[in-house]
Amino acid sequence: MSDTLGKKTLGRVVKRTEMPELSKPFSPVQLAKAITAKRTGMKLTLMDVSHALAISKPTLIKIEKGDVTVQLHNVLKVMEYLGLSFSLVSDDIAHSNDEVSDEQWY
Amino acid sequence: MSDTLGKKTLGRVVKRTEMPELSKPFSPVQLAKAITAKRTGMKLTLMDVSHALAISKPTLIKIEKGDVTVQLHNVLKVMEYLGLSFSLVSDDIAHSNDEVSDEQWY
DNA sequence: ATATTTGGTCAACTATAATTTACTTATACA
DNA sequence: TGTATAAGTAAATTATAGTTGACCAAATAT
Repeated sequence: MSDTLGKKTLGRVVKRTEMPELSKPFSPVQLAKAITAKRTGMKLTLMDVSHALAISKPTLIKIEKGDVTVQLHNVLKVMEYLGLSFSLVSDDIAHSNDEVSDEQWY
Repeated sequence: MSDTLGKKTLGRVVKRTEMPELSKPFSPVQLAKAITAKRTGMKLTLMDVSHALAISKPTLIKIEKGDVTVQLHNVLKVMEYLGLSFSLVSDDIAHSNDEVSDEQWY
């Protein structure tokens, strides 16, 4: 596992998970791991985020599992709250219609 | 407008919209504009994409309008098809809880 | 000028994501 | 050990995104 023990700071302890390599090609799982890493790094629980953003715990868990059947709205709210954002990358190279990414997230 | 006249290539013409500045901070509208720019640049109609990805036209229009009440799943399918992708950006700077982005997309 | 195509909207219906509540499992600490 | 907190799961209900089909208005063709 890439989890380490949490450090106490304000009387609360949360399991720490490492930030994934942001340079690697995007995948929903990478996003999920980054969100969890950010949240735990900020010593926030799922309930903290749930209360702050009015998003239910099951939905937050879906997001942190890399489940893509969630509203873009909810993902963006969580990301903004945690100080995470996207940048757009355009593959300028020619698009062959039948080419499929090797990451089978769909 | 940032629209230019389309160029004929294979008997079909579509309205061209310019690719937005990818370096600017992410926003749903920027994403929407990039998707439209990519699609029209590839001389694809909404129906082309709709048939290829089995996503309805109204949903594609929502996406290209920057409406965030859409499934992440659908947005990612469209992006992958058009050769667009995300990269993750982590604001390492301290997170002040009550700070709100000036882009009011939510 | 007329026809065709494309983008965009709307209403009714269907599919499914999200919530609530409760329960379980796991981790940390007294 | 037991207790408290947190993560994760599950079922039932509610909310809402998505589809279908029709329609309209601009563009773009012939």
